[in-house]
Amino acid sequence: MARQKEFDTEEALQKAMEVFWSRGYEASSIEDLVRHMGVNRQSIYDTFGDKHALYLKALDRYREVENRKLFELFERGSVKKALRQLFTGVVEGLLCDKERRGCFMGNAMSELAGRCKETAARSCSNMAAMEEAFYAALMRGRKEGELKGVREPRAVARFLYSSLQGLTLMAKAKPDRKTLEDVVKVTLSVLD
Amino acid sequence: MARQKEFDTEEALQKAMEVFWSRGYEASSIEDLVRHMGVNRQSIYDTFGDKHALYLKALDRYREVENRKLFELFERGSVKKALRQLFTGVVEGLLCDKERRGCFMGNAMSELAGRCKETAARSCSNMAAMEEAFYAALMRGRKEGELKGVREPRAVARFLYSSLQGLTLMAKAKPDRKTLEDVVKVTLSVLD
DNA sequence: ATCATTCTTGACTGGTCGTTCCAGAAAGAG
DNA sequence: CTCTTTCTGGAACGACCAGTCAAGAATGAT
Repeated sequence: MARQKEFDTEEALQKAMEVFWSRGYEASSIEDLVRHMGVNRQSIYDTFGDKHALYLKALDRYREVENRKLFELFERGSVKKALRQLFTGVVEGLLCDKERRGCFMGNAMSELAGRCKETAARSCSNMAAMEEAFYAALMRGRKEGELKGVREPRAVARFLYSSLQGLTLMAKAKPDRKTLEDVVKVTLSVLD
Repeated sequence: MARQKEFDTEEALQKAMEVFWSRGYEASSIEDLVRHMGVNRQSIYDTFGDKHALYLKALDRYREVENRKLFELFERGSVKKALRQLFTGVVEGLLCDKERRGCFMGNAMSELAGRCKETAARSCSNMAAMEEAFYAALMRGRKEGELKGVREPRAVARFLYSSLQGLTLMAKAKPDRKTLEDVVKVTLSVLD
């Protein structure tokens, strides 16, 4: 055996994610990462591999955390209420974020999914997972009689994902409460 | 007077737009631009200014062209039909594009709007223009009795913009016809 | 034909990029 | 303690970045 790492791997990955989330992949330099992670260059390379590998690991971490939150939200109670909570929560988050970072996964899709297959695969899997969470929630809502108006749950699940991404993107240009709430209002009206 | 330019300014700007659209701002190098525009480095700097200025000019060009198309689409005829045509046209476009470039304005919003105020301003103005086109169309549809179900045209106009962006982003990760058509189906159902 | 102006070309700038190397510090195993 | 392995930190790598320079080619005006 030998010396232990002086930094916490998970914490460092979290910090790396913050950098990539704020600036995107291309605009984040190793120097930025070294500074913000508080970890030396060599240690980053030894622990996470190169910049691209680190980015993918950060993306994986984001995916796990966000997916878990989403599944927990739909575990019990009113589906309609949970969906409203999700969308209003997202709106609040977007309005609070002075850096206008948006959604890390959405940013990754926009910047890299078209020309990096690893990023595309992760985006795809994230999308599928979220669609499935929505779909399961909608099916439960239908079974419990709360969402009798939803005729095509699969299509609605996909629609909800797209709406979430559209909402997030809009907030980058103009994080205006009334505008975002308008979008949410109409989006959720498809559940009636 | 003196020598004339050997290249066409508009053509060159179009080519520059293609580069930025494919790769984004950060990942596009001047070398890429020189190669693809077919114009020498110095001529680019003399004609368009630096990389950032060229990017903004390309964005302006995209904005003008796209906005004009949108307004023309809604000039006459059934509003509902025009909206369906718009969304199905977008889906076809996304499915055709092997490079998965998405929407240049959406890409700009995602990559830069959060940290570049010139890009944010252009995104904002583009969003406002499209919202207005939708709003005007919806109002006409209501007046002509075609869209009696639309109670809040302002909110729906904003919703339509967000949906278009969400749809486009989804296609970056998974350009699958059934998925995109599902999203369009539910989106347009709010007009009923 | 000469001049003035502008465009073109390719070499060149200083700076930053991602990545690697190396010497030394730290710490568990024997 | 000593040995061995791993981590640390700073210097260094070549490549590429955005942007500039200077010299020559082209062209309209006189």
